[in-house]
Amino acid sequence: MVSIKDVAKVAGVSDKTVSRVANKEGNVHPETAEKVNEAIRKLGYVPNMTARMMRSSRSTTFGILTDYVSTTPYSGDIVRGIQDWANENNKTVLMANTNGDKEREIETWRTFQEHRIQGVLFVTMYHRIIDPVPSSVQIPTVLVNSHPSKKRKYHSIEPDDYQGSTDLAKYIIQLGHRKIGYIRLNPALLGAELRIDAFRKVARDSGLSQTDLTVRLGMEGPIGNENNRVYQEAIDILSGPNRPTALVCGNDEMAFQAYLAALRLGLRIPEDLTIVGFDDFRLISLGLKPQLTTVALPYYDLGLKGAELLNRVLLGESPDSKHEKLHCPLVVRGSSSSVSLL
Amino acid sequence: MVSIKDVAKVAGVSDKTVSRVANKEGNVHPETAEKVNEAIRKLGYVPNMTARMMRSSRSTTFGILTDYVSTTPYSGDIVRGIQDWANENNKTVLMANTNGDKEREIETWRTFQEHRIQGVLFVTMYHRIIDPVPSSVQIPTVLVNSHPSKKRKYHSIEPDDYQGSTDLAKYIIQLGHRKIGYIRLNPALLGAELRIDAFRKVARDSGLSQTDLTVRLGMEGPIGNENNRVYQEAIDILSGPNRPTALVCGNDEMAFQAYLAALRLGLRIPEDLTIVGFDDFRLISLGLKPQLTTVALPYYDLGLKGAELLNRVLLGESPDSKHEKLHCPLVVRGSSSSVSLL
DNA sequence: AATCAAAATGTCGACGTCGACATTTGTTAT
DNA sequence: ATAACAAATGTCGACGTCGACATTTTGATT
Repeated sequence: MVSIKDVAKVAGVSDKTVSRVANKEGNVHPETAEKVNEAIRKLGYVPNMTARMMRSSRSTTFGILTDYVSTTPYSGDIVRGIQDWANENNKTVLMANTNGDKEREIETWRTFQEHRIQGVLFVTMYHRIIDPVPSSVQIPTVLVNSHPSKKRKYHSIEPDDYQGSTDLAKYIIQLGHRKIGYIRLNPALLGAELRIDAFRKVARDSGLSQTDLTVRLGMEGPIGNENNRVYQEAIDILSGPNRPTALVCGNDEMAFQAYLAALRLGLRIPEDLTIVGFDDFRLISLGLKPQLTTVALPYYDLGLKGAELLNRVLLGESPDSKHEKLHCPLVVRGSSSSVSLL
Repeated sequence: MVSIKDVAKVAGVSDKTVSRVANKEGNVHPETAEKVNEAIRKLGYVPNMTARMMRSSRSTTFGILTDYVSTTPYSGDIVRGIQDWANENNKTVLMANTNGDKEREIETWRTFQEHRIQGVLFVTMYHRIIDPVPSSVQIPTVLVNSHPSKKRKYHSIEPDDYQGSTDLAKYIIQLGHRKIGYIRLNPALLGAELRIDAFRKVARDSGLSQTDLTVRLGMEGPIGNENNRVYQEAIDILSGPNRPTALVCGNDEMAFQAYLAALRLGLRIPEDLTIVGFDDFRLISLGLKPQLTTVALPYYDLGLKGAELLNRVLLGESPDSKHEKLHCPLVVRGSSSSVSLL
């Protein structure tokens, strides 16, 4: 492999001068620089990051640690966001995945240490509360899509489910709906509580009574192997005596089920029934006819801003908040409409 | 940062002895080893990969280069597969994403060179034919989920769409279906041709006539912004005079549309109509009621075997074939059944 | 032409590790 | 006790880069 010294020899200068050119340090005569560049081109020299890192004992690599499991298709966008930021800012990204295994998490931290990673982005695929493996070494870390359990040790960035659900609730009520069905998310998910709480609060504040809002549990049990009764619950709610005009679902997968139930019952969407979801899983939300009104999770931005946050932390610019929240935009599509005037 | 020398000092041995212990080289007296290990533990020493790589001028890092775009949710599983293999085999993974941008692809190759990557896994999110950026340097490379255009320069591994579609066709025909509708994939996708060709061949071989198989184009145009007329075509096929008993769709997204069309027309699945897809996008295939019969793309295995293939290449074990194909298993679920006997 | 500062270039060594090789210690056979 | 060999341990330097510092060249000023 061609090194700075080979280039120096060919260009007839010292290795340090080559280094200067390679790093655009300045203080090099234009003519010399040209000679050097030519030699670089001729030899196909590419600087050796490894050596650079050693010399300066600081790396420009971020580690990404995910607990990715195959059930969360779009959360991969978080990683994309990180990569795009990294690319823009001349950082490199080392990646590892734990499949949720603690053992592996520990190994990974070690690997990161071995590589003298600058900082770590700890990415969870579900919005949740976590406890990163404890006493492990101090590499600056930002939690993405989750927040730490108690000790405020870690910085974090997460979606603002509460805000998203609030906006959704306001939108639904503003459309005139007064009889609303709500199918809850698996309580194992952090979003579950945030979303229902926000919704209930808006309903209450808008003067809806207890009985106007019918809440059912759609899923429960361990994630990835949950007990799914959304379809049944939807059928039940929709064929009951006091059919709601809007059905709000904990997420898009559930809205999908509700949709099928509604179709089965011969209900027209949105004329007879407004259905909305959450997450904006486009495979579903854009696939349904009419397309689904939902709230988007800002996966990509979680990654992008997460990386940025980590960088600020590394630079010592203590960020405004240790725990940032990202806006979840309401996405209005065809599955919702104001209450018919019949 | 604590180095091998610090450990040596504390343990009262030479640095080389520490190195021997750290690398489990043997030829160290058990007692000495114990002393050293204790010092390592006490100081929290972690070997410096960077220095190691420099010394031995060989890395243990694989580069992953993806053209990920957010429209392909499950293809992230490829990356998972790679990571799992890497983890098992003490490799590290450096990741970059091009968003399909050639400019960025070039930059990334350079980054990989700078890091003296061992080999590269070039991962495409759609099954397609590609032309990795040409004259770029020779890092051993394996194409995953694609194959090279002409020059057989690269090794590759891809799903066997043809086999998958063949199995699917045989299954459908064996169920007794003789009037079949087929909604084609966007011709921009490599899978489109393989799938329809395989299906047609089986149909012909089984004695179906030209008119028994109605083929329509479901999508066309640039990927990510295609013109989608699946729903319309499905409605059209299904309300025509000679309604098929089975509707085969280019992929699950399209099957989803067809499903909705069938429901709209009041058809029962699978009693009145068998619908099948391709890809096994579980968000859809498991979400539908009844669940969708489809053919699974072995994304995870593409990654796993791809990494393994790259490793073999690096070890100089010339693999059996430069272009491997992975089996696509038929996944039978509730949306298909034998033709009713009416 | 002599003086001096600024610009250009060079020398050297250290970052942490481990291969090549050298030396010391321990063990066994005579 | 001594030779002969194996096991254990140590010394040294190089991998490629760049910071600290030293030296040389250039150009402007008197």
